[in-house]
Amino acid sequence: MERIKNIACFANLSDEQLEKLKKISVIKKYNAKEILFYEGDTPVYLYALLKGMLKVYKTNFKGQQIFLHQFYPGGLVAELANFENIPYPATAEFTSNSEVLRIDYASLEKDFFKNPDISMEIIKSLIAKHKILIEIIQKEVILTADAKIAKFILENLELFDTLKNTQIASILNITPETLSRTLSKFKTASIITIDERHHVSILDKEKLEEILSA
Amino acid sequence: MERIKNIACFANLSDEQLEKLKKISVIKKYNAKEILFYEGDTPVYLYALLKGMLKVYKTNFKGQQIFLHQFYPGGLVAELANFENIPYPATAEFTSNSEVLRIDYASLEKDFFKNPDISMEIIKSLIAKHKILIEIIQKEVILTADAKIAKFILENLELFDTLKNTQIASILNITPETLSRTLSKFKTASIITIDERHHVSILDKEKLEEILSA
DNA sequence: GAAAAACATTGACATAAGTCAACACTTTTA
DNA sequence: TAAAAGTGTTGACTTATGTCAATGTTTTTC
Repeated sequence: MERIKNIACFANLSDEQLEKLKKISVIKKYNAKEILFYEGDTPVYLYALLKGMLKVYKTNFKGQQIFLHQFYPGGLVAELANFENIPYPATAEFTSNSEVLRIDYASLEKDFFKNPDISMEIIKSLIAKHKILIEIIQKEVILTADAKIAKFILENLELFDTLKNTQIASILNITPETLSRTLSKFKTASIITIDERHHVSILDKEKLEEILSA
Repeated sequence: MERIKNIACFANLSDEQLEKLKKISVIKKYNAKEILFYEGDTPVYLYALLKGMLKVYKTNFKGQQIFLHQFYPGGLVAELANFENIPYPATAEFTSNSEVLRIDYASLEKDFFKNPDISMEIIKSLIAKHKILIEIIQKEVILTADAKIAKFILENLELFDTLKNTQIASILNITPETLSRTLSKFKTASIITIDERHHVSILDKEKLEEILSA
């Protein structure tokens, strides 16, 4: 299982430690749209995403999904809930066919947490999550829809080539209508162009940055 | 410095370790409305709040404060920024006359982080922050103004005795007008009563819980 | 204890974003 | 390749909350 080494959290483990880890973990495969865990579930395992994509979302009072985060391979999923023995605070759903390393949390805690390297890695991982959460707050609470879209164009331009507008809208927690209207506005203001293949090009980067901060 | 022992993070230190800590830290006093650090500042110290209150907020595109968190005595402030050597992601302002323990972060890292107890405490503190952030997301993204207020009444009833409506509104990131209107609505619906001393009593707890989740 | 400042309440209005519906255009499925 | 499903766009409307202004009340300050 060379692939375990590619997980940031376990990159620095000795071969011996990797062997131990192997014994308490198993690789599981999931298809797109399958659920890894629901909000409210009690955590038993720690998951590391090896392949595919996993989105995490909460559900609001109207039953709508509020997108929180997308995990890519290498990500360590939801260690907060594990640590605290509290239910998962959100739902995790695969958005493509994926593989996860499922680790027995109790054994991990027993065997590894005394290791200062591991606890340092866990601190780092928590900090990374922390950053994600602060970004979510930034995105959801501080930014207007126009600013969210400007930010997305500046930071994830290439995703327009692969994602549909509905998917982008759901990542930004806005409606497809709002996204469509704002993109049209940006087009008529000559800030961007969009070709037939849904590829977006930036014409006026400064104006985008201005929208983001103004 | 008996008071250092009362900080959750340092509660389990030996006397010897406490001595060491004393050497790299100093107590500072601040008045209400003074700023501990601004969003964007580079962190040099780690702060532990000994006395008073400290609010943390971000500023949005219109220059308005978005309240994030209030620290009470015992809280360890902003360790994320310290760890990552990134600028503070928010501004911290004292809301009453306060005292903080200012710890030299570089020395702390050198002397204490090898100690597994300390790193476990830091993990715990990070997890606590994590929870706060998730709650902020819950509060800001998922809840309506009515639900925020219902939640606040259910969870912080006694704060109505001491805080003005403007302060409560700022904690909830709503305008005083909205708070006033919603409280009137709750009163006419016989869900709560408010006496001359601004003391709130709950008449219909179930209805409040319904507003929170519906 | 009078004047100034801060706070609370209410009404009228503004605004950003969501909702709903219609319709055209694509992609998937059979 | 036809039918069905999904996606994008646009217009009209709704809604929650904020903004501004007026007025009264409470608190602070000198």
